[in-house]
Amino acid sequence: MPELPEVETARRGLAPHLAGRRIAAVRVRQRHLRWPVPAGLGRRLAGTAIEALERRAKYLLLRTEAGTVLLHLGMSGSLRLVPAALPPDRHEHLDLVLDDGRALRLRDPRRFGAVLWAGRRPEGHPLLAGLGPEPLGPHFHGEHLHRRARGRRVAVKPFLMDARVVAGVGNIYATEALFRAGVDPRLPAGRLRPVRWERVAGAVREVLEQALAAGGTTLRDFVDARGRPGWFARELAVYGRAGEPCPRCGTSIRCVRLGQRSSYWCPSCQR
DNA sequence: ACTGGCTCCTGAGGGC
DNA sequence: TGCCCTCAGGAGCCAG
Repeated sequence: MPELPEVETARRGLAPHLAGRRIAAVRVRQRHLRWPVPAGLGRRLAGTAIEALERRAKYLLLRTEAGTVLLHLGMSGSLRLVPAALPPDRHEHLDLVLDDGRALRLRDPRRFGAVLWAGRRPEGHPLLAGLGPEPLGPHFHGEHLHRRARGRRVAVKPFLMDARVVAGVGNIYATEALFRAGVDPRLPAGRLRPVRWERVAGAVREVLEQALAAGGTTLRDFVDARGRPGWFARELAVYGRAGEPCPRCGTSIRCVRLGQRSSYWCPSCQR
């Protein structure tokens, strides 16, 4: 699924092709995504120039001279540039037709993604306004996590996945980061000492950067035979590996549900 | 203010 | 081989 590194890789790949182009038309074939695609989108965007493609958390921000479109890929979304005349398949729900004969095409079988209008001040949009710092930015560090965790009884892993605490850390990366940091995902967040939060912050940054460095590969062959992106299949230490030996110590990896999400951990490396 | 549970949807995978 | 059932998963939302 598109996690932050995949979204960022998509952004980097698409941005140079979009900047300076005009949107000729918007074709919506399936309006029913996570939220309905706004009815007036085509009217707002037709004829407007694209200024930039940015990212906040796992949201893509398509900035145009008329305002900003918010895109989220959900679980199964992907974006690609295609010849505008290419017939779409049944999961390709929306095209932004460009003035060069191509279209930015959104495919999203599970439809957990979103295409929304965020106007001229997207940072004030309800979906963006409350987000915590970017995990790869300067405001994300152990002290931030420690401060936000004070008094919280929620387990460390769902805490890390809370977008208000830090933006865009999904299940897979939270799981892997806690393995690298040697922290038991079930621990109440409020119980970790600052030095451990520093380790967690470092591990989140490290795992995201590593995935980002491999991002090109991930995007090119996006899903392997087991339905997992290529990078994950090779690099994941514990995620999805219940019963397999820990790569560090050989102990059997365990799985538990935390906040309705599967968490995998090594009971001897993570305490 | 927190916490946990629910929800949307499809395709993968297991059982028979 | 094929059908049916279950379930994962991002993250907003809501009830308690």
